[in-house]
Amino acid sequence: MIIQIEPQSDVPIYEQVSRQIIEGIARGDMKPGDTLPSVRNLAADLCVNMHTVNKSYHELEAKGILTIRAKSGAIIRSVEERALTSEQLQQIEKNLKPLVAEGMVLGASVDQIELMMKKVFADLQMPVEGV
Amino acid sequence: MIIQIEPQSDVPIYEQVSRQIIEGIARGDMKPGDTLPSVRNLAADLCVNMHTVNKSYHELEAKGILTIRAKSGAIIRSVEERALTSEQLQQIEKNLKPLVAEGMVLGASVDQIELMMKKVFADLQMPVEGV
DNA sequence: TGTTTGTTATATTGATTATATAACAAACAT
DNA sequence: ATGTTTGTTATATAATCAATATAACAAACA
Repeated sequence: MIIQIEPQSDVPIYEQVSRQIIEGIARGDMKPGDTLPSVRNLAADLCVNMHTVNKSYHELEAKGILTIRAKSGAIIRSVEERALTSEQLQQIEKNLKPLVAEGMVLGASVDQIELMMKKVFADLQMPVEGV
Repeated sequence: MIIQIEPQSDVPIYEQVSRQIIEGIARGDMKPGDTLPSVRNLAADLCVNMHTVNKSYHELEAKGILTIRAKSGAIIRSVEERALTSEQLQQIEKNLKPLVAEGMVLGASVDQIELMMKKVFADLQMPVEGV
């Protein structure tokens, strides 16, 4: 798993870490049961503070993606353990909406946006038809 | 146009205003050529500071959605005036990716995510087939 | 038994967000 | 022509967030 931090990004570092871990899991780079590097090791790798990585891990735990065992490590939960609640779906939908709306207002067509979605799926190596 | 502010949201107020204006335009509540309320009026309506609304307007101008005429007002640009650049599309795609990835990791299927997209389209009253 | 681990605590720095006032000059309405 | 409204600019303040820096603790691990 390679994580690239953009220091000048408007996205906080801890959020960049969270997202790239999620994408790594979605892509299959990391599988359920795998142990994440210790917060100290990953922090050293990324040249960031320990607490920054720790914040990411806890964010992922709050989302139900990880299980943190105190003084041991962080383990990726299986899909079965992750309960996809309607609240989570609604949250994602809520975050999706302004992006789609912006695209539409800027002049993108429905087709363009759906094509964009398919590109994202392809990038995450999800099995989609018609890519 | 009704704008609802959630003071406890983790989304900044100026960002909430920007998003809801964009959604209003996408939905057709506001049309190109329409003038937005003055920053002072809208701020009074929302019970927020003038500068907060001003920040929203300038964000929308930076995105190419508005034209601010100094000491006169803010006008919604037409789709023809708004140049949809590939950079803008890439930016949206970049923001879309972590949301989709999170959905996938949490156990959502491709179908569920595409259904979610269609719900968003429907909410924005975009003409989509199969909704 | 020593090392590694996550946890907790404290402190500091910088940036962001939001508000509060105030003044200015151009635009607007009557 | 006059008074009001407009966006702009400036300054100041408070609160929150993001990130770093140390340090110490106790459980887990080899």
